[in-house]
Amino acid sequence: MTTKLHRATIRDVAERATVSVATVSRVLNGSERVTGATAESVRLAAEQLGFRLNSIGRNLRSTKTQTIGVILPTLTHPVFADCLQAIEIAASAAGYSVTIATTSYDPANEEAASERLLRNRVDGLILTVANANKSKLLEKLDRESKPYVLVYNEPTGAAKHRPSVGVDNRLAAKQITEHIIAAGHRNLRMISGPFAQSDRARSRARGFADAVAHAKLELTEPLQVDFMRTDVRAQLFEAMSARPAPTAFFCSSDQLAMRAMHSLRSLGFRVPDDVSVAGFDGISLGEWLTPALTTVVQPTHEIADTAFGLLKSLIDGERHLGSARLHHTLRIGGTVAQPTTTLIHPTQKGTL
Amino acid sequence: MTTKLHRATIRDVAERATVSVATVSRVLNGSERVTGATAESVRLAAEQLGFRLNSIGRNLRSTKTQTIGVILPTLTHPVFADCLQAIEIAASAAGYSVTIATTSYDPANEEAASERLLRNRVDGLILTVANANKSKLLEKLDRESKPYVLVYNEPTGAAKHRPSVGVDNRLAAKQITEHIIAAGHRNLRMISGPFAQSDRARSRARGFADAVAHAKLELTEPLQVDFMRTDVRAQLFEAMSARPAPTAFFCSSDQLAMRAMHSLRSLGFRVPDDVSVAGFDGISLGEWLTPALTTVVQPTHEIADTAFGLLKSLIDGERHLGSARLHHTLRIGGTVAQPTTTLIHPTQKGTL
DNA sequence: AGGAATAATGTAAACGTTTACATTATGGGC
DNA sequence: GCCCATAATGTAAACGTTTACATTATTCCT
Repeated sequence: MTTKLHRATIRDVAERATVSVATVSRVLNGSERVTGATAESVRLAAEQLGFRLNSIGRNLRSTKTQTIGVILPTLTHPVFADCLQAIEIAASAAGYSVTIATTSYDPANEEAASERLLRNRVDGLILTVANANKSKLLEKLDRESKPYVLVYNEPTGAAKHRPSVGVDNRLAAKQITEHIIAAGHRNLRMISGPFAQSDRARSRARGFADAVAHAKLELTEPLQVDFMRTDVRAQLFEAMSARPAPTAFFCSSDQLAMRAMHSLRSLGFRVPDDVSVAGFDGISLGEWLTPALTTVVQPTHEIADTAFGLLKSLIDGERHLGSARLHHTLRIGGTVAQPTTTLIHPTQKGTL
Repeated sequence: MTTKLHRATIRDVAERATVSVATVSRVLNGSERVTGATAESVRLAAEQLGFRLNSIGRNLRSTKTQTIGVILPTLTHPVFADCLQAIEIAASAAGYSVTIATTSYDPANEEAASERLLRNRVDGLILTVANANKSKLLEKLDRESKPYVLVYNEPTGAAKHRPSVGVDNRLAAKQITEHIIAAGHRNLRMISGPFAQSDRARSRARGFADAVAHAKLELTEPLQVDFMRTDVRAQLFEAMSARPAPTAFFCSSDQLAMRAMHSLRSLGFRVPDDVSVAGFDGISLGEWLTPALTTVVQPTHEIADTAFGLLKSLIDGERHLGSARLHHTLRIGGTVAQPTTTLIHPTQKGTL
């Protein structure tokens, strides 16, 4: 319990227990059998010296770090925060540490972030990139055959081999759009994050288009809004000025849906009375809204667990195990309602 | 660009550039001056070999890891997720990596999480513990004089010396409670996370009591709800059955406020018509609600930046620089309104 | 009791850097 | 052209582990 200037090393422990460093290592790792008495005296010595194994020494020698890197666009979006949390829990249960990096949706940051992680010699990576089909970062990982698993991304075409875990975005988007159409809407508009920053958004737009086409309705170009910067309100004002005006919006994320509802309401439209809104993600906050948000629920927890499990297998040297499409569900809240047959355009309360 | 079985080391680079390893190290770290031509040839060799510095070797030698550990109760709560994100941005700008751990509000996990981080030899820690005054973990960090900075925690008494960054919880709670009282409420109730798991909750309860006492109103015991487990609805039903029934709730977090509003509404109470609700934190989602949540806004970003700056100073060996109380603001939304003079108790639509 | 098989422990060489210290090259003043 | 100061580079020893291999102790047969 004496305060030492420099921490005790394995050598100090060995000396105190009058034993070799190898034995100490063996005891502390439970790797090979050691006589009970010896083990006990080692443990005692370690305890007395306040010894704590230095992972750096171990990592250097074993060229494994028991650490994974996680790269996500942001933690401001609950979907990613929750996912990260679940990954952390799974990882620490398996004895892994988690080092994080966020990119703010900027591919340039993906590069810098990954370099930092790779210098730290993480054993593998779990990440969401802007575009899983065309990514400098993923090419690098492939080239160096560094284990990784994508989450939420849905690589296609030539990139289909890239291991990924997520839902079938296109199908899910199609289904929730069908739900909106089934409620009676004929003029739908999608609100999406920037396609350049999110391949998910693109897949969801495709699903939206599928449903619209199948119902033989007119397809309007998705409204792309920048997550972080722009004022959604102005864009929505414009969208609502179109004739015929949309009676329902499908948003590419719950966060976007919440912002859209906020803006619509501040423009004088009631949700869902005047205009319906649906989201995508299934963040728990959405349930606590009144009315609750109608949305697609992604199994965040399962995605995280599956991704970590997959990554662990890859780290352990198993050959490519494929990707996983997990089941989504629709959560029918109260934000999608029948459209009013004759929509009286409300007074524009808000000024722009 | 040739795929190497094992990554190139600094020695390979030295050999290829016909130069010593020391020179390579110097070039790659820009630490000492090296002739331009030599530097160029080293860089070229490194490039050709696809060399990437191995932090582990460096860490071992320098006994610094350029990594900080962050321990938080959860990432499910946007306040912590946002804070972590801001910490990560500040850290990476300063060349630091961030390794995370979550505790699910359980002090037992604090112990395990910190051990993992300390084995990894993080240079310092930013953390939120259950109780900053009485914490095994903090005692350990003090004893080992490992740099750390608390966020959100507000150590008092004998623990006052512990570096921390946050707002004045007691004052902030008092002020927002005063706001509720000023709206005309006479029967207030606090809804709090478990005191045992959050010293913030305790401080906020004290501030609530301050305001209530100052207005000469009757103080009721705070309603403690377990963040993760319990069904808030049943507890709220009971709370609303008291006579006189509370007309306003002050919640110790925004998340709790949202859940409370949801439960109250499902029990048939309108917010804010029948009952007012205020929160604490200032998560951005709160602004997007309709009506917007009335709450205390903590400057999350600033808290994170200040904490990291403080930690960096401590790591760099500066002597104790004290703690920081940052400014909070009230965000007046629409969830707190005048109480109805004669409250007609609504039919209990919900069944328990 | 003697020896073979096996279990327990020890020895020492990595792992990939950084950095004191030693050495060699360069340039300037006379 | 020589010497000295100074700049550039090299040498080799750490940093704290793990682990292949070598050695010693123990056990079990016969």
